[in-house]
Amino acid sequence: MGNKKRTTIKDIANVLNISAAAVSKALHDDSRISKQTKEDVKRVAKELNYQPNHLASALRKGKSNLVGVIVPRTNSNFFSSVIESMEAVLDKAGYNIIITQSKESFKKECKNIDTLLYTQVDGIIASMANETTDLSYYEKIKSKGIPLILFDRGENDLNVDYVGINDYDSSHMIVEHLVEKGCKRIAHIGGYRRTRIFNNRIRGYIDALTKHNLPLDQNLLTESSLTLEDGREMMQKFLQLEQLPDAVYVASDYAALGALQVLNEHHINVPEDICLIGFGNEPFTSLVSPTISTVNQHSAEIGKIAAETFLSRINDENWKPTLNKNILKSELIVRESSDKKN
Amino acid sequence: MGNKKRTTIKDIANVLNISAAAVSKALHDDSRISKQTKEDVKRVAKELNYQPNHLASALRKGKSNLVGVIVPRTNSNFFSSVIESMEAVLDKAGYNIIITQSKESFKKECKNIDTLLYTQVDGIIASMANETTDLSYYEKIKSKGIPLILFDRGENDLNVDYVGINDYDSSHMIVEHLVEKGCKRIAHIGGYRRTRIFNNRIRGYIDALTKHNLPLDQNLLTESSLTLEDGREMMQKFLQLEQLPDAVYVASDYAALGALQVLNEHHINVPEDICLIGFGNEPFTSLVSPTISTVNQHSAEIGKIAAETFLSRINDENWKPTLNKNILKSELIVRESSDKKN
DNA sequence: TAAATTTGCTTAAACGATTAAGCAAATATA
DNA sequence: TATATTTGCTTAATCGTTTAAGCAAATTTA
Repeated sequence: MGNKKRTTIKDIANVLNISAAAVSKALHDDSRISKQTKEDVKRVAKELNYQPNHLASALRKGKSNLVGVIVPRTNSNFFSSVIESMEAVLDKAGYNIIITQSKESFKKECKNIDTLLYTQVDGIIASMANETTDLSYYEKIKSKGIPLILFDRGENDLNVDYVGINDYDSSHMIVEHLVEKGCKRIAHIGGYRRTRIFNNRIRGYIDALTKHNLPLDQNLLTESSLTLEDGREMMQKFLQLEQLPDAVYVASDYAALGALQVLNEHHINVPEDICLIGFGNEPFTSLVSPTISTVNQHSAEIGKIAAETFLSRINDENWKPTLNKNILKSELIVRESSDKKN
Repeated sequence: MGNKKRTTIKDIANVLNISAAAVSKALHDDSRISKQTKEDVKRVAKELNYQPNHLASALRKGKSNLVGVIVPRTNSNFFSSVIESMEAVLDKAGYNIIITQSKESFKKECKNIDTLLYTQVDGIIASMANETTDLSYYEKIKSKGIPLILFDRGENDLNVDYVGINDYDSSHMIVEHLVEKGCKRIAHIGGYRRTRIFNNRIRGYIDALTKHNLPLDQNLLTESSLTLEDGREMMQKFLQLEQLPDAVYVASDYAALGALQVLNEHHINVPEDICLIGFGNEPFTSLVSPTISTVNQHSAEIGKIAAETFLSRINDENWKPTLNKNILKSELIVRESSDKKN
């Protein structure tokens, strides 16, 4: 009991008096191995509790069948749901995934990339940290020649596959909805413009205002990391303005929740006095009071497409990295926080 | 550009006209290599952008410097926080971690174990799925001779290291608090008894009732998977009883949230009519209205100790698996949902 | 019946790093 | 000055698997 040594193909070969090569081929159902030998090998393998050594085969084949995943954090429903659907697709294709989180830190993201490359993953699927502006580590992935797929938080300059939603259109959809509800002073708590998706949301917000003949008030447009705390802070700023906004569109549900807390604390009626809309459809948006209107991103679909893109790249002999965007439609979910009766 | 072939120690050796062995030793600062050679090797390594091949060294050394982690899910604050602090400890010791999630499914958990063993991890730190009763896959880890550390959801029968909180005492603490608030009919929405922590919470609940001379009403004690939906269902059951409870202690924050939704929908005042207490200190407990009282588990501490236990096991030459419990104190966090003024 | 093909294996060389063993030159010790 | 030790490398084996090349026996084809 507790056999210190692992069983190898050599052990199986010795039992059956054949070569290790024959065992390897038998286990892979090579056509040049007899039915009898295959049966024998598989039986003995089971008897000896043989487990293939992944390191050895990966080294020899130059392929680890591992896919690295980098997300800002896993304790967000969006990311964990994306990962779950990626896993389902990749599992069927014989790939296993390694999850790492950057915690929105550039330094940690770099470390994660190093770890994944060091582990010899066959490809990386990533969503960039808020902090990241220096793309050299991502270039490092590209230069290794393995597929890199970005989702949600991507970057045009990298010229790789990207899966996400149309953030510009989503902002239009939101502003349109608020205008319909009779809002005229719509504020936006946005992310940093250096991150593409947040820049697009801001552009969409501004263009939609113009389209509806609403003036752009710079006091009503802020940039931050969009944490819950940021949401609180920005909302407090708005409440100190002479002219209050009648709607606040927040580019993240977390920050929207912070904003809602502040509104509740000031006994400002939502949506009657101020309408509120978040982004991301995190579960808590339907749990708080009032429930928060938000934008659903079809996370499962994003994960599925990202994984499928990886598979098509890895299976394409003469694939070269190139900018290829896969933009999905988002969906406005109207809940109490913006469902004002006019 | 896009050098297809990776740089190996052989390439470095060729440039400097020395042997590959010398390069390997130089990179590891072997004392038998001259200062000059070490400098040359490191310079050329940098010039050629050399990245060590982990598969090769892991194969040769029989050590991958990878630790596998299995959690029921990552999108829970408890688990993601445990993982974060484990990562910090292991990183310092030169280990990288591979995160996998079982999604509470026994089948997925088994697959995860296989994946991790196949990847040749040096050890596994795990929290068991709700469904798991068959321990054969965990025995498989043990039989490989690599350290297995369980946390939160563990199992006595496995005879391995375990890190968690004192669930029995936590239940006592909760019941005591509710009794102080004047509650006399305390219900418990519990997990399945087959899972040790939930069994302990139930035992603690029952014993605490006895201690305070309160009768045990079987109608007020339920077992489930403790999802949000389960919480709703169990609460609805309680509301159909002739005699309503005046307090509900839920063994998970998620189920507590479900219970709270039902109470809110029925316009039952919390805490005035019914007090509510959850378990786990998930962030949303402080975000909903009313805020939910709960038990904090010191997740960072649990992760730290689990990681340190792994390190001490891996560094102990003649270590043998043995039952070794590390039980931390939990902390009651009183919020609005149980803060009744009597 | 002879030549060509197929079947079922074996041999040996990889994959890239590590490491035990060994050897000559340089240095230290007696 | 002769011997012992240290320094700085090299050689070659190894980790476990895969795979190109090859070879004899069995089978098919002409």
